[in-house]
Amino acid sequence: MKVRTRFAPSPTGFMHVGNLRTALYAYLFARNNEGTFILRIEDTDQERAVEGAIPLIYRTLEKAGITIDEGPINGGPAGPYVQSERKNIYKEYAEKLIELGGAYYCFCDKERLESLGDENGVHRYDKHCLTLTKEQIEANLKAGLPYVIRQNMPSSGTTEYEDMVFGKIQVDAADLEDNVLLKSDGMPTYNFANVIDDHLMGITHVIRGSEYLSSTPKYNLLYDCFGWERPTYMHLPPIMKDATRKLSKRYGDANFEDFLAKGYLPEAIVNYIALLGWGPGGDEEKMTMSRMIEIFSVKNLTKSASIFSEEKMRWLNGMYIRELTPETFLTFATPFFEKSVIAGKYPYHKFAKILQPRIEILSEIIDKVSFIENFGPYDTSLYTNQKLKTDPSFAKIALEATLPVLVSLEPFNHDNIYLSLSSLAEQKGWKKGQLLSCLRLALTGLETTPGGSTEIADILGRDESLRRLLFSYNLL
RNA sequence: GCCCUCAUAGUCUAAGGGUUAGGACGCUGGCCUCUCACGCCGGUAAUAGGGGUUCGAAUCCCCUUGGGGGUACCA
Repeated sequence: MKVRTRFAPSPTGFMHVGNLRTALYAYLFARNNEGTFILRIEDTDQERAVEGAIPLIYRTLEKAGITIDEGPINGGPAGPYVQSERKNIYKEYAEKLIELGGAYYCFCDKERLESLGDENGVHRYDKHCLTLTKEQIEANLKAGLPYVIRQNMPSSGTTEYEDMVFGKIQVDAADLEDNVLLKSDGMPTYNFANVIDDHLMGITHVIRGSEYLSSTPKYNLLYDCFGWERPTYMHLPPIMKDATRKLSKRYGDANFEDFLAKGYLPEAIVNYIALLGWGPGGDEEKMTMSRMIEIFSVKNLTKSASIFSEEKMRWLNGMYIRELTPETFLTFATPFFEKSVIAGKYPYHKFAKILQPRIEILSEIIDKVSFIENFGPYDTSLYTNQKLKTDPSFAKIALEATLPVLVSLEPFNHDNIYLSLSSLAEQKGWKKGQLLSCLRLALTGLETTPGGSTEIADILGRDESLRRLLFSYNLL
């Protein structure tokens, strides 16, 4: 049978990386098995639905490199793919389930339900309306009383299933409650809609968060009652913010779009989250999407929760940045140059060259570049360096020798600057580092800078370099 | 409370009863080097605790502890 998996988010707010990972694994599993990946929107709770969420989900998955075979925007044979548009389907199946004895009408009001709470504040429905006669039900319906449809759980016995990651899950039927399947507004609950839709959409493998692990037996009872084949389940452990807190929408930083804005590359984010809960076996860590599809395997899924570490994702992102071609890096970096002090002032490609090996996320560019404009009076004792054996008086001599070289250098470009100053140092019997570190200080007032001092001279250009050199010379 | 479930370094993970418990991030020492990075080479650090089973346990069983989830007309 052809594999069909689905990602079924509710359209509330943003996609955090936990949701994305669920989607990713469902996608990888489908592709690994040459199957179909479906997007279904679970918007049965109208109060939580957020405008514009569906396009956002599409956009996010597209950027993540996950392609949707069937879904609300691109359609497909099992549509509609938005649950609110399937309302009549659920009602039809709910009524059918009543005929089959798997569900019943319930007319209990809020007060009665609340009176059912026990000493722990735990409510448990007492099957009160199960005893209603056909006539009473007819009369209530005719009178227009609000009602829900509840699942009729067996009162004894056990039910079990085999989860692909957690193994055998067994629960006593007595622990199962008669959950609401169809709400009084006519919308189904998740408990019902997911079963109906997964069956109708031909989902073979249900891949979702482990919060459903213990309620899955209820869903299986529904499949059984309808006489449908149960799907295979793959429950995923949660991604945590720390040891005790799950990643939540409130943790805004774990939001995919926010990471993109901070200068993470989508490939790196996806690569990193794939690694949370899945160890590909060997030492492989940096993987393309097609590589992940190739080697994805359920047996390598982890059962324990994992803590999201931006630190490691940052490192991975740095790896991706360093592997970019200089042209691509420049393209990605330009929006950040535009927002920095160098906007429109210095050649971006020269900064790109020195920054590519020095940043892990693109947004670092803004700070990393600011030194170039912060030149001003500084403490000349910085010229004293024991290791290099330099001091202010050496610096004065070095700058004096450097000035005429730069004045007459033609053309004024990096390689020329480097070569001429290297040979100047050699002539004078200085170490290259002695001269060039004095140059760094003279040009920037800083002991450390991204890039070499000759690269900085090149970026500043002849006029500005000479101006700063003279300024520094006069300080000495 | 009851039910389900998880447990290897600070973090992500590997080890289908027998390894000096492996790799990665982080931290750290060194090399390279005009600084800072990159890169390369090294170091640090773990089987939650207690009982079993076994010649032998991170691995199998039980208990304890700790964490997560469920117990909604949320998903």
